Amino acid sequence: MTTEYSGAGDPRRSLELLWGVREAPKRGPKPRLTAERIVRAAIGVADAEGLEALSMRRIAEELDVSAMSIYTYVPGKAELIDVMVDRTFGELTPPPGTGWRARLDHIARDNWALFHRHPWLLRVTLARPPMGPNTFAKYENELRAVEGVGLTDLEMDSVVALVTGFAESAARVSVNAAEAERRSGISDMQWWEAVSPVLDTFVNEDDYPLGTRVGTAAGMEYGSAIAPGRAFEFGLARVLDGIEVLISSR
Amino acid sequence: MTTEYSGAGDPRRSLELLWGVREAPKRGPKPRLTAERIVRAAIGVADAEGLEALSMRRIAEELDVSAMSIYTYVPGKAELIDVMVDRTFGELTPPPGTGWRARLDHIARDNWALFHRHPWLLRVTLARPPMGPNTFAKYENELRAVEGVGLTDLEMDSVVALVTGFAESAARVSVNAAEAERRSGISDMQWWEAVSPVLDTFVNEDDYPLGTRVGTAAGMEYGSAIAPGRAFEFGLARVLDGIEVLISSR
DNA sequence: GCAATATAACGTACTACGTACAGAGTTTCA
DNA sequence: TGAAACTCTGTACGTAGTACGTTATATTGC
Repeated sequence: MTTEYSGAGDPRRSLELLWGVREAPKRGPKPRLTAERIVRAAIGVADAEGLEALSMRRIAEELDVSAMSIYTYVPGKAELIDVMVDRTFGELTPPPGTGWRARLDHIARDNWALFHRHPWLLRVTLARPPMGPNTFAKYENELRAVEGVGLTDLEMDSVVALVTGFAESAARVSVNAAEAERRSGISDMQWWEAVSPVLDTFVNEDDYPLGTRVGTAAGMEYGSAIAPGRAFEFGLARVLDGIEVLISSR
Repeated sequence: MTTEYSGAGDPRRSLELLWGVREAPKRGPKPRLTAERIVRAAIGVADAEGLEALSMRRIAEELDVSAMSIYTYVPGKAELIDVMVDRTFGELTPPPGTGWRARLDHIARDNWALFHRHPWLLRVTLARPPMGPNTFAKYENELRAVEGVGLTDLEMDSVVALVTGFAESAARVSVNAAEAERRSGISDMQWWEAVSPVLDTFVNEDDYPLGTRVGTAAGMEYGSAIAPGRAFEFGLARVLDGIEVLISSR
């Protein structure tokens, strides 16, 4: 399952790392690394091999130093992951200026794409959000998308939480499916074909008539047990419709 | 982060476990345990101490046997977790008969409550769904909630995925907040009060006017950085409104 | 009653993890 | 030219899942 929790260490040290404000040391040997390089290497490993492959030793190997050297630049793994998260949030782009619906649509798609570029983001449990520049900018952009449409501050907050939460939820399904395939080496369909005959010896399909019918229909249509892209499109349309009902009532 | 992945072992062995069809052995020493007892003990540990405390040794200790004895009854940890998940799905209740909106509302609330009773469910990454009786029953009940309202089979599947996905997403925010509090020993507010002054030395609030204003407003109103219960209620209303738009259009 | 067999239970050991700690080497300042 | 500040590294500890081999126990067939 590979969940990582963000840290509860010294806030000042964490914030310095997030904002990149550490000045060069006055004495001692020339540093061979920077926090920035460590973060980049870590993101590279996590992107390519998943969060479960992201160990301090693995990062050190990537940078050709010993594992413990990393701790010169970073308080610990939890704080490093906080910075990794904030860095990737920097890839998000500001929404267009053409109306709230297009802006929320952009935010949802932008988040969806981000989670697919960095699937490990979905395995990180943010105990508290990383208080870095890109996390703040993300929230600011999201709120701007629904500014001036007649919602209260609290409603604006709730609306952007709904949209980003939906994007995360839909991306999770998609990423989980892709990872299951990568990890097991077999596709959804192949897996189902392997399990199905064995399952028949346990399950009476008549006990689950709707599930059998709908599950079969979905499998036929999508060529897979689930079609994450379609679920995203379908859900996003519903969520935006629901928000439209609220905004229209103002 | 404590993520656990469900297994890719022998399907027959996994399914026997899920459906509880293993017959008693004919010879050899009397078994001191059953798979059922192991699953119950494991759920108890995970409920009380979290998924990161759930080790084979911890379960064995609970049952007063050696760690390796567990493997007599269960192929491995991944398969055990599959069964744990299916067992908890058995706690879900069928929706009422009073209209699709009330039924979907029930499903969302029932899921929300389940995730709060068993927060570790949110840390389990189901590579593939556990093919157990309660997982099938869950899907069947969900589909029944939107049967006969004029949707296609594919739309029915999409609608229930949206609603359950939303409930999971909202519960995740709530559970993460509660766990952060438990883990760190300080509340959201206390944490914010500790971080805030340090943060001010890095961040210029004028750079994030909306975020500052809305974040402050939410904090004042809720007495916390986030109010998961309210976010759930707000989001659920929007999601159901969005589904209503679809159903009304038929 | 007794050997053969099946099964349960257990102890040991392997690899991998994050990271505390101590020490060695390197650069700058007084 | 020390002394101080700093980087880097090797070793070691505790915890994981579980492979493997061994021992203890119950039933079956003779």
